[in-house]
Amino acid sequence: MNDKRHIPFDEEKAALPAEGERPTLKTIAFMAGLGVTTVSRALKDAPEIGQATKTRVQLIAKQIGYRPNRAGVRLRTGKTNVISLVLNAQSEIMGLTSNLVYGISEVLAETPYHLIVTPYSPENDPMHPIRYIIETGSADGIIMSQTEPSDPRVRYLTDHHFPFATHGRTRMGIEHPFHDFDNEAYAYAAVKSLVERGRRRIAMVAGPSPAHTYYWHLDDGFRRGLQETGATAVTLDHWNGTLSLTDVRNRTEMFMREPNPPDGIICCTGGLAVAVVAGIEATGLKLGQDIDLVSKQTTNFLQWFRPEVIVYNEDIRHAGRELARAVLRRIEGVDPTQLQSLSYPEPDMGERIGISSR
Amino acid sequence: MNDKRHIPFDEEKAALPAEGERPTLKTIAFMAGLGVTTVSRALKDAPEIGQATKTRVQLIAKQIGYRPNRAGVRLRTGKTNVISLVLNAQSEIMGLTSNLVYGISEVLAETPYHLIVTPYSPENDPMHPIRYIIETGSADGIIMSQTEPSDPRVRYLTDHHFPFATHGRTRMGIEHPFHDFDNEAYAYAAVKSLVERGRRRIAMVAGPSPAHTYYWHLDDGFRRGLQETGATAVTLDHWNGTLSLTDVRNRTEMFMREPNPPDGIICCTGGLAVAVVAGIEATGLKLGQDIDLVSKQTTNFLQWFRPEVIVYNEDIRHAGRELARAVLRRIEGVDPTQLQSLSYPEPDMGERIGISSR
DNA sequence: TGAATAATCTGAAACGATACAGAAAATTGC
DNA sequence: GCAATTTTCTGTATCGTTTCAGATTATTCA
Repeated sequence: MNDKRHIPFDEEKAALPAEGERPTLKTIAFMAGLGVTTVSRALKDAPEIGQATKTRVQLIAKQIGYRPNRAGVRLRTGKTNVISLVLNAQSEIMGLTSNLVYGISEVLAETPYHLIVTPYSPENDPMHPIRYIIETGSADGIIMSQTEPSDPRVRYLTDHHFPFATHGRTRMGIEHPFHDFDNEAYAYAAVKSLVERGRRRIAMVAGPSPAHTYYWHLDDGFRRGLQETGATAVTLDHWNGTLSLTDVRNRTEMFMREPNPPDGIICCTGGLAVAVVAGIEATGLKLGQDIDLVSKQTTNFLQWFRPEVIVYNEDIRHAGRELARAVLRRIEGVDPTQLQSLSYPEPDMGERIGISSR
Repeated sequence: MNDKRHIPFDEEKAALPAEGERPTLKTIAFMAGLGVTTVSRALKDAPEIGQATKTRVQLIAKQIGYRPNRAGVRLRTGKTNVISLVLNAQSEIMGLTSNLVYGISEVLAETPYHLIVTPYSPENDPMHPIRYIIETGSADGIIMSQTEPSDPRVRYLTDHHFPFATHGRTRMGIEHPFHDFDNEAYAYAAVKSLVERGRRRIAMVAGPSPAHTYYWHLDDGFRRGLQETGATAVTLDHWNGTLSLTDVRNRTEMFMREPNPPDGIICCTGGLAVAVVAGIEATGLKLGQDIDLVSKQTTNFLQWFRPEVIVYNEDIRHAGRELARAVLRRIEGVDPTQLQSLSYPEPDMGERIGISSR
């Protein structure tokens, strides 16, 4: 090392590191006897900085616990280091929000990104939070759920070249990052499970409405299952979107009392299954005996509710991780078609584990 | 209005509003023919700005949809407009995280604040996220749950004069904002409910361990109830913190097979209740007949699980709202003692509503 | 009327980071 | 040995906002 190193010593700089304040580039610059620019470049491994300098600067930075000021970076570069999770505050499938949040956070924890959660009330326009984020530039990427077959948010974000990933697929001819549970495979497997148990008249309670894409996938799988097994579809009419669980229970009861009721039912959420079971039992029918029920669940409680229910698990935390990875890579410029993934129904082994006791 | 208004017209400023960029103070300043400073002051109703100017500036701002640049504000003032929700990623009581998030968001939606969620894995130091936030100045306030009787986070934040609110109380002689469910009242009411039904030998499954403050409140209420009613406490030994639901089930079963089992049990979460019921039923005992069970729940599913369970509701979304209001007011400088609230057990009316069908 | 006061308004500096264009030092080539 | 490169480093401007210390204009009062 050269002894004649030039150390600029003017009062202003000298006064700096004295304070017990948060270190900035200036602090490091002073300590290293370098310019602020050099330090900035050195910390991000720029090629025009000498190797010795780089390691020296990086060492100092680590020693004094330097962390870049987010506001400074954001103001200068426009990069927010924020991922926004946009979701409908009302439609909470058990444990969906929390597991999504935890899954996403797991991935973001190893990055400089923070997670901002932006719920919107269903009476408001779902586009509103999206527009807000784009217009105010308050995030670098968006993760959203409740995807619709033709989703205006997907169109808007694509048009604005804004990175995002959806939980669920669309059917609008736009390639975009997504993660989805393979509901087609689930419905198909569900039909097979029922037929294996000798059930022939099968109904499906697919949830809200054809508004969401997964409704159609369920339908596809259901039909494929029926076709392959020769079982009969029993249709449930007028089960539109916004039924309360009590409504579902009551309708199930009425339905099961009509002539030729189903002997197998497929539910697409644990919540629905609970209500359907209540409806079934209200008629005196015995689950697993007179009728079988298959349900998907995102949190394992159906085994506790009625062990007879045939259960497939959907791992939402995994979905969160996948979605987070997808947006991050999209931000890096990876092609959307590379960022589409599915997860598959996991037949439940019937073990009563997984819910923490607290 | 004076016609001879001075409009500074130099090329630099003139070029500004032409671009389709986000409006800034400069944009407004140019449009209004004012200085940037004046606009800034006018927008925040400063006294030294003329009323006419204020209304004019505010009108323009609204018209062009001006929104202050968060990075600019943050860099200059240090104000982040962020509230951080810090929680343990593992200990998810059903619907706790989501309802907390939704409740907080409801309140923040009407403010300039954003909500950042910061989960930490239980193997890490709970202090870590707290220190990170303080050291990097990444939020203006913190909301945290899993409060312990003597909580180092509370001490640290208090010492650093950093605004926060806890879900749950401490017992360390520090006055700080909190919201808590009145577990004392719950346990007391639970005992009374059981005694009313003729139960005399009562056990309480209070959850994890004495680590959390609510354990002691439950204990207080439990004892008060026993004392007042003359019922007997049946103690459950070795039910330490981290039991899985399966463990709880098995222990309950063993326990109920011992001589002199309880005829009334109090649970402090819905999850526990499910496992305890399973354990009880494994011994052939009938709920509501041989034994009664009281449980608190944060999401109404116990009625669906076993209608015989006596249920009290804890409204977590309300807790979220209260906590959000508390931190915000604390940030405004309101005294901590003014920001402490309790919510009380709501006896469940047995209606099967509330879980959305999706 | 003129000075003192009050009412409005203003430019420059600063927060911390990065981009740009250029300067200084080290290395190379002949 | 010296110019031509290459390597390494640096100062200045900038992002959008607020604060500070004035400056300008209008109003009041004697």
